[in-house]
Amino acid sequence: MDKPDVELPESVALAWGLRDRPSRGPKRSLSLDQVVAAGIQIAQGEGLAAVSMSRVASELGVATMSLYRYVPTKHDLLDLMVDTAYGPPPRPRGADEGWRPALARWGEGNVAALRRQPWMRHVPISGPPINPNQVRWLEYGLAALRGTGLRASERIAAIMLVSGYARSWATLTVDIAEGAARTGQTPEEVGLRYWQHLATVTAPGPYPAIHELLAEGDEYDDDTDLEWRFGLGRILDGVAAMIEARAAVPAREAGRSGGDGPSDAG
Amino acid sequence: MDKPDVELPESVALAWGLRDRPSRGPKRSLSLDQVVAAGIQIAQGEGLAAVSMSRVASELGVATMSLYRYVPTKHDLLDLMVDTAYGPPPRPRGADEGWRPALARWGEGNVAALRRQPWMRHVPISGPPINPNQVRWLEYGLAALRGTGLRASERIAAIMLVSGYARSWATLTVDIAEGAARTGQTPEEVGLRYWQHLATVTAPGPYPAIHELLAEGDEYDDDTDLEWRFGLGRILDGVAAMIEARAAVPAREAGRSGGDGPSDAG
DNA sequence: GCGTTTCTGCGTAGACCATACGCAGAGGCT
DNA sequence: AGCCTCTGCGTATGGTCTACGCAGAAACGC
Repeated sequence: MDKPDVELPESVALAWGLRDRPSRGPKRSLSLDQVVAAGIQIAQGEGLAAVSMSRVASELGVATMSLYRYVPTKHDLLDLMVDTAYGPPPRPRGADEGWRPALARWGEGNVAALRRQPWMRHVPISGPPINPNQVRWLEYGLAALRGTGLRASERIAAIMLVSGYARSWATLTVDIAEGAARTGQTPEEVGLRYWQHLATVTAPGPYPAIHELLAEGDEYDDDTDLEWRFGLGRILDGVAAMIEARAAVPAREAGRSGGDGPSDAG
Repeated sequence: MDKPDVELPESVALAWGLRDRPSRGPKRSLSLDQVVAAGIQIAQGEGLAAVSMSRVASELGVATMSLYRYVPTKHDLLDLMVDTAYGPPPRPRGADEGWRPALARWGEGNVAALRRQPWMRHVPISGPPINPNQVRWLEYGLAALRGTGLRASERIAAIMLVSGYARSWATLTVDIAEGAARTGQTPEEVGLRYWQHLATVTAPGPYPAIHELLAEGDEYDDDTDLEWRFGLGRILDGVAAMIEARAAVPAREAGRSGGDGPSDAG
C-alpha cells in the first residue's frame, strides 16, 4: 500500500518520477530531466521539426540509442517536453479573490505559455491531463471554480472552454507571427494580406457575410489582445450567468440540468 | 483584371482550382481530387500515420514522384485532405432563424466533422481559414451572427470561441474512444481509469480542488454529449449577453468597447 | 573476495520517409 | 514537320525511429 502506482502506464510513472531506480547496474550518466531539457532547448531554438532523437543525443554528447534508456518512445519525450515547458500555473486564486479574475488569469497564463514556447502548439494533445504540470494547471483551474455551485462535470467543461479558446487563440496569433518572421513582414502586414487573399477567393462566389465583414475593414490593425479578451469575457459572462442561476435556485437534487436559468445550447 | 489571383500562394490557388492547366504537354493521368481522395481514404482506414507519399501513390497505381506534379509538398496535401474531409458546413441559417440555434448547429457540425474523420485532429492548423470548405464554414459562421450588432472583430472572436471549444471537445472524446478501441475497453472504462490514475498521482500531494472533484464522482458515467452542450450553452449565453447589451446602448461610435454592458475579461 | 545478476551505453542494421534532379517521351501549337 | 512544354517517374540523398544484442560497470549474496 506504499505503491498504489502499479497500474499507472509507464510514461505516467516516468513523468511523476515514480520509477524506483535500481541499484544493481552501472550508474546512469544522464537524468530524464536533462534529456527533456535538451529537447526543449532544441525545439525553442530551431523548432519542433529539429527535435530528432539523434539531434537530442548529440546535444547531450551521447549516442542516439542511449536515450531509449530514459524514454520509451519519442512521443513520450515530446509529452514530457510539453509538460515541462508549460511550467507551473500562474499565481493561484487568492483567499478573498473571486472566481472570475482567477479564471481569467488562468486563461491568460495558457496563452502566455503557448506564446513563450510556440513549438508546443504542434505537439498533438494525447489525452486528458495527467502529467505533473498539467495536473497542477488543472488543480488551479478547478480551484478557481470552487464554491461556485457548479457541478463537477460543469467545472471541467468550463475549464475546457477556456483552455480550448486559449489554445486556438495562441495558435492563430503565433502562426501569423511566425509567418511574418519568415517573410520579413510585420504581423499586421500578414494579417492584411490574409484579408486580401480572402477577398480574392471569395470575390466570384456568394459569400455575403464575409463580404460584409471585409467591408467593415477599418479595424484590421486592431489590438489583437483586445479581441482575445473579448472572447474570454464572453466565456466568463456565460459561466457567470450559470453560477448566478444556480445560486438563485440552489442545489437541484439529482439529474438533468433542464431549463433552469441560462438557456440550453440550441 | 480577369485574374486577380496573381498574389495568391501556390497552395491556395491550387485548392481553389485557379491553376489554368496548360494545353501543351501530355494529358495528366490523375486529378488533384483523386490524389486528395486517396489520401483521405488511407487516413480514414489506417490513420494519418499511414499516409505517406508512396502509400498514396501506390493506392493510385502511380509512382511516388508523380504525386509531386499535383501537390507541391506533403503538407499541402494534408491541408487539402482536411479541407475536403471537413466537407461543407451544415444547413445555413434559415430566413427567420435566430443567431443562437444557427451558431449552435455550426458548433455541432464542427464536432461531427471531426468525429467522422478523427485523423483530422492530428493535422496541425496551418493558419487562418483560406481553403474552399474552410471559407464556406467561415461564411456560415459569420452568417449566423449577421445583424446582431456585434462588430467584425467580435464576430470573428465568437466564431473562434465555438470552433476552438468544438475542436478541444472532439479531440478529447475521440482520444478516449480510440484509446478504448486500442485496449478493447469501453470509453466509460477508459474514462474511469483516467480518474483512477488522477487519484493515484494526486494522492500524495496538495490538490484540494481535484480531490473535491473526485469526491463528487458519482457522475463519471455522465452523458458526455450533455457536457459538451453545457459548454456550448455557456458560450452562447455570453455572446447573448453582449448582443443584448449592444442592442440596449446601440452603435457606440468609434473605438474601445469599454465597460458597457457585460463585464470585461478580468 | 568472488561469482552472479542486473543494468548501462551504444554499434549495427532494418525499414521507412520526403523530395531534388533530370531524362524519355507524349502531344498540342505554329 | 518541328518545336516546345509538360508528364510520369527512376534514381539517389540524406534523413527518420527504433529493435536487437553485446561489452562492460556496479552492486548484491555468500
